[in-house]
Amino acid sequence: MSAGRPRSFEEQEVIVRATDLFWRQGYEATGLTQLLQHINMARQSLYNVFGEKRGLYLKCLEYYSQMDLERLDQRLSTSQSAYDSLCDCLLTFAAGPPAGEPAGCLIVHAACEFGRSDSEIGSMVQNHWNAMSARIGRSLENSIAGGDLPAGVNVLQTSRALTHTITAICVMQRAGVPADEMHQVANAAIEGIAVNTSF
Amino acid sequence: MSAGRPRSFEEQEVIVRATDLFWRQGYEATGLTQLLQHINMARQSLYNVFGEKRGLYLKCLEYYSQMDLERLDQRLSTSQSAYDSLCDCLLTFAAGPPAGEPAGCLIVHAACEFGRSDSEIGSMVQNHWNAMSARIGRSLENSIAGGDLPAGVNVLQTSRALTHTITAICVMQRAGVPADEMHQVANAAIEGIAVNTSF
DNA sequence: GACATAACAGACTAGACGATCAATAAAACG
DNA sequence: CGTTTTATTGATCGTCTAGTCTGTTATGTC
Repeated sequence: MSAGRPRSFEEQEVIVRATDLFWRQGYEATGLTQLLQHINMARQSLYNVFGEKRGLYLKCLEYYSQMDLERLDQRLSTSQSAYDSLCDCLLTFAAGPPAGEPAGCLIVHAACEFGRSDSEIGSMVQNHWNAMSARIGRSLENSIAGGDLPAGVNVLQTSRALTHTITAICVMQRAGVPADEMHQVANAAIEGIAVNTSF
Repeated sequence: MSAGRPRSFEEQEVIVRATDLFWRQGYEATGLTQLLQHINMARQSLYNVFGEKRGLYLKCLEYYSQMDLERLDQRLSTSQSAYDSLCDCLLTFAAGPPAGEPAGCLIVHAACEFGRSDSEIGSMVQNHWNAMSARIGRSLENSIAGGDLPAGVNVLQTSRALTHTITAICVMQRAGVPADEMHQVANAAIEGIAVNTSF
């Protein structure tokens, strides 16, 4: 059925590499020329596949969100105890990104760059945060079930608060705030979890 | 001693107006042409006074930081009780920016855009956050002195955590997250304050 | 081998970018 | 008035931008 010259790239690979660059520099600061040589792709091919620069960016946001949530899931299940995993997860965020990975968060950067002006990106950003909160909320519920947290914990409120904490940690890491300060914040968050009880 | 044609603008006024634009759009996304007509200034005049685009931006960061800290001071002294003021302050942040003011925070946006790549901006950003934490820490100490918080509260840790909370609120507001979610987070932060006690 | 299909490669467009230059205008001072 | 000093104006610089167009290359199918 199909024919034609075969592609010299793999779409997923391109998205991964482009994500890395957008992650480091943001959308506006990333020029097309630099982007093309970083993903090792011909100019026209990009337009064939993604339509425009923004099209690729949207794919990157999607990929990043998925990857970030997967990693959150991993970090929330490092220990047998849901509560221990949650605490470890916060401390791991505070410790900073793994070697070779950019500081900061692509989603946060997108939120700042586009704000309310791009509703599509805006809803992707909010969906990501909601998904984070949902996962953390599930972890809180498991912690209650495991007996590590009191049953009265306001799961919704606390999960949102922890999502905020993680978000802020990403912002501050981006600017180079030292890890020990992040560590303090993570500790404060952990100590604050049990108090948010609803009556 | 001096002579020459008088300026047709006031430097402070220019900084205020430029800050507004950088606040809304960020540094990269703000073109020189748009900037000039927004601050109603001749191209060459900008270069005479500020040297380059970045020079004006630095002045704007400085101005914004000062203005933002002044407002924080105000919000931390709305009530006779330091503790009540602090709680009100958090809830006010959660309620969103006053009408006509951009959502989000110029400092946060700068942190995302420049990250660790511009050390001058990086230290301005960190100085701002440190100043915020210091003010909140003072408020916590006053709350302890006023008997609204137990003496064991870890002031340093908690003040940093609250600075993070405010920062995250700014980020999420920028993307249009509804105010009631922010309200939840502010409540979680308030309820979490008293627990962060050091022994 | 001829044809259809799809992708690559590179030249190219029009416009925007930050920044500069030379000329003009408006004030103070002698 | 003439000189000095500073500010404004508008043209212009070279470069970069996102995006397009054209011609070539590489495949599968007939």
